[in-house]
Amino acid sequence: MKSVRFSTRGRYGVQIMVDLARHSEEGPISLKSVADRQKLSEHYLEQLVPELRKAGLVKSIRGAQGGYVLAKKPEDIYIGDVIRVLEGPIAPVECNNQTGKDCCEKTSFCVTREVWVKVRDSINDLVDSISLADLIKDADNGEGEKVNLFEDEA
Amino acid sequence: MKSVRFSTRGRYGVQIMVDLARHSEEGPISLKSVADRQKLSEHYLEQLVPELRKAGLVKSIRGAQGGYVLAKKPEDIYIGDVIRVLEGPIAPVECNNQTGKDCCEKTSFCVTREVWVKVRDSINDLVDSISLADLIKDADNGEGEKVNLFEDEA
DNA sequence: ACAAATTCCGATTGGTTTAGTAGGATATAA
DNA sequence: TTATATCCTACTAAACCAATCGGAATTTGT
Repeated sequence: MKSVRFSTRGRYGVQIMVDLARHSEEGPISLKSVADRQKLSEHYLEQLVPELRKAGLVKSIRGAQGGYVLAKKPEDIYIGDVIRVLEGPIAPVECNNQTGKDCCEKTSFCVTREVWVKVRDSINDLVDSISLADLIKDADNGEGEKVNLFEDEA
Repeated sequence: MKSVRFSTRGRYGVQIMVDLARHSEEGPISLKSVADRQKLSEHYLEQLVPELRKAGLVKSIRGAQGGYVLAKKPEDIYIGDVIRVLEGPIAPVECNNQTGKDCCEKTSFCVTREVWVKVRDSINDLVDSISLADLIKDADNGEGEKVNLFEDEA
């Protein structure tokens, strides 16, 4: 049981974009080559990339020798956009009552709301501060300081 | 489609704890009264609270006129603990390969990892900085500045 | 003209997770 | 001894996830 997870959509999305950024000099990149390099299902990626295209993050070239290219420079693409396109808005909880009125009176639910708002803002601020260029640069330099994703292995 | 969500477990858990904190002078608080005030299923809460007890966050008093009380002062209970007890560790992604070795070589997956690590740390730092006492105090003061949880309503 | 490569699109599926519900056993105050 | 509680183990309906399947449309190279 892990909480506050990104689904594969957002994770793969960022992988795809980084892969495209790294091969951006080579003309259109086929999903097949991305899938091979990243060890992902090409068919599943086919489901994701069109959404990135509709959002204006990549461009597609159809037909043989076609593929995808970034629609903007890597330094102008922030992973927050990639994630939100594929995963929807980052919203750690929903309001009970969509109107927002008549909710949050007296009950301690109202009190807890501010927590979720802060979490949401904190995540959004973070992912909106990291561009594809930042990620590529880190990879070339540090060679990935092997940080540990798991709490229990600290 | 909303991403990076807390489940009801963590959300209700924080609600319960805040409710207990607010009524901490009244002796043991029955889950029934919490459920009534918070408009939640008592039976569902019954599933959550024992986990908080095992984690040492609340104490239970069985039998008639029994209920739950906080095990510590509200200023010593951080919502990060409540959330992690009920939702498990906050881990926005899993590693492909639990050992950590032989993963993250050359592929851009490695590069993206640092993103998830930062997200994880940022959330943990935040929830570990907010105590129950903080939440109650805010409720009494600001009366809840009506922040908006939804991105699209900004 | 044709074959291969490729994006594009919709439907289906198996598995997991979520958010409970059901039903009772145990403990205690009055 | 009854009403009020916690405690515990199953079960379940619905939603969601991560694909897979099958094929249509588009373009390049021969």
